[in-house]
Amino acid sequence: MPAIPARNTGAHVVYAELKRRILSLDLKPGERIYEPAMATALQVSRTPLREAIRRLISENLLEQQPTGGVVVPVLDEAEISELYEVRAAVESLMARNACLKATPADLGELHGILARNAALVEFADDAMQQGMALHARIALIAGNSWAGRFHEQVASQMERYRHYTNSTQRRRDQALAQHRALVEAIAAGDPERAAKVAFEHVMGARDAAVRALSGKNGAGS
Amino acid sequence: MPAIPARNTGAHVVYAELKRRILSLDLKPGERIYEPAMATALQVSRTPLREAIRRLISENLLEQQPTGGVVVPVLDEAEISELYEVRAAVESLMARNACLKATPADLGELHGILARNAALVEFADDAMQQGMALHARIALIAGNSWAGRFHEQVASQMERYRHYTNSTQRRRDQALAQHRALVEAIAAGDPERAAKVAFEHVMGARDAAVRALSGKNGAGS
DNA sequence: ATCAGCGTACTTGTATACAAGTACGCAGGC
DNA sequence: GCCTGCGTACTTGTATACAAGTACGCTGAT
Repeated sequence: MPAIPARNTGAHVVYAELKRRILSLDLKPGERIYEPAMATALQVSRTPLREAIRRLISENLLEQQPTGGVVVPVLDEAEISELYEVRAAVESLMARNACLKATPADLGELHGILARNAALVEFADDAMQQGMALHARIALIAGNSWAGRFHEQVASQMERYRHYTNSTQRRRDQALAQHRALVEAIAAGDPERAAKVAFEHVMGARDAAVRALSGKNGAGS
Repeated sequence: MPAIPARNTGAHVVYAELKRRILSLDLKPGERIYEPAMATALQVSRTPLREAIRRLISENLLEQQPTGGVVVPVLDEAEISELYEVRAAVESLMARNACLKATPADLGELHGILARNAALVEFADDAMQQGMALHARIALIAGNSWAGRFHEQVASQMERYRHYTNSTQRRRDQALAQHRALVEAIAAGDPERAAKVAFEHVMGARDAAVRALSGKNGAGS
């Protein structure tokens, strides 16, 4: 019946571009978005731009002000803590589920990621990437699509803070050890232990991030 | 600088109305939404209608089909289980946090809800309402806005399934006892215990719901 | 009678034109 | 010099007109 324009609609492109700019802090927290100016800048009309904006508002990557107008949400030290807590809860659940569903092939995959993780432990960015890859894989194994959705949303949000939460070498070593313990628990098929390890691992990351942020006392330099 | 039309925009009204119809199953799962027809039915143009639709898609209350067109998502026994699991994880976190933040006034409030809950345990709908009230209150006390957001979203989703998951008297008695244990743990300031009780309480609700659904083997009568 | 090919109609996506309302600036008076 | 009141300009929200593309139905031929 219908007619679909190939899923490459302008609104999707604009959404992706705006999201990229928000997460990369190219659009600065607190900055307001004016529809006509942004529309001309992105070479589209206001209609698809508005569609993208509304979607980003739904995902809490933009904020509609009570006084009107949309702004990029400001960063807030309390919020990053909340995000880590929710992520801890969700990842804990996923670790628990992964215990029950992991196949031998899955376990092999996890060990492979772990090995790459270990090799890259001294490079902050790569270590972070591999760490996220491990969690993403566990999310896949857990097979709870709702948990996956929320996890992804939280990860997006945290992306904005990442620029200010550089990890220390000590923290990365600790994270690697916890990742090992997590995979071990999953391999052992011990859901309670996996859940507990995952929870405390992410809560540890929270503490490290909060410490890093409060050390700089905000954002700038 | 800006101009705001009082936050009573047509798009918001349409959003609320569509959401109501979806959650009440007035719009049936699987049903497709045609923009022109729905727009005339709701007395607005396609523009605000589309805005409402896109927002509902973001909240997973509508689904954009790969072939084009948007439909009301179909109900799926596996999904309700996933929703309960995520809710368990989130409520577990909130119970943990509530332990650390609850004031004496909060505890009094919780006990009050508990008393009303006990008085209504034989009426399925009211018991459900009071149960949700308890969890909502705990969410408030926990003070994690992200957890609150996700919890609300999950609760909305589950609303659609509620019509098919009537609780038994036995299950309601059990839930009441678990609610008591939960409040007790919060009052005692024992985060681990509160988290565990909350988690297992919701997981118990999951099992009951899945049993109720599979008993009917689907939906109808 | 059945199948193939084309035309039409209906869908969604986009652009633009229009409406309403607010905040800012400027001018005039005290 | 400062305050007040009005006018203008700019914002967002809405409607409508336009474009593109697909699926269905109809007609004709085999």
